[in-house]
Amino acid sequence: MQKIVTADGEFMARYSEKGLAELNFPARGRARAPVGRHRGPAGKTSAKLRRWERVTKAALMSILAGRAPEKFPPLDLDGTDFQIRVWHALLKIPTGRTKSYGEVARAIGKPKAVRAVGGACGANPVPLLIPCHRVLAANGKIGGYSGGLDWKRKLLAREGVKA
DNA sequence: CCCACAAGTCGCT
DNA sequence: AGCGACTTGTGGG
Repeated sequence: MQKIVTADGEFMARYSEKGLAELNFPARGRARAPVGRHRGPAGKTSAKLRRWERVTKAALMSILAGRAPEKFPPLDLDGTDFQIRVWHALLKIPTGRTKSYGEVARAIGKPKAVRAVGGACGANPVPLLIPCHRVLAANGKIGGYSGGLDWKRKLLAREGVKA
């Protein structure tokens, strides 16, 4: 687990052999679950990994500033087929734009799976890079957010979205 | 197996 | 304008 220090707190990133596998919001308040220190494959902290870390941090900083990242690190998404599809659809939402859960559901060809889309968003292992925060309820309301609604509002505000 | 959920639409009052 | 039922995928009792 690598710390990524930003003005908004310390994010935690976890990488697999294939790319960024997980990103966590700053642990507020109480100490974080130990989860054991995650040593990469012993020995070489490959140049690959360091490159990912650099790109990830840059991308994160951009998003926190309300701008579109220039580059994305490779993502190693672990989830069900349905979830992967949802996450991919989310990646296509441009900065400063929003979609409703219903639109996302239609985008993946399952217009009635609206509710399931919400679940998939909550299961998103890489928030911010996969912009769950740009998904609003159909009536333009804020909806929910796994990282806390304050985060969702803050991020949208920085992107210039008026909810 | 039944329930809840970051939803949405339809039908009925 | 509000309420109930049905819809899908997933995780927990």
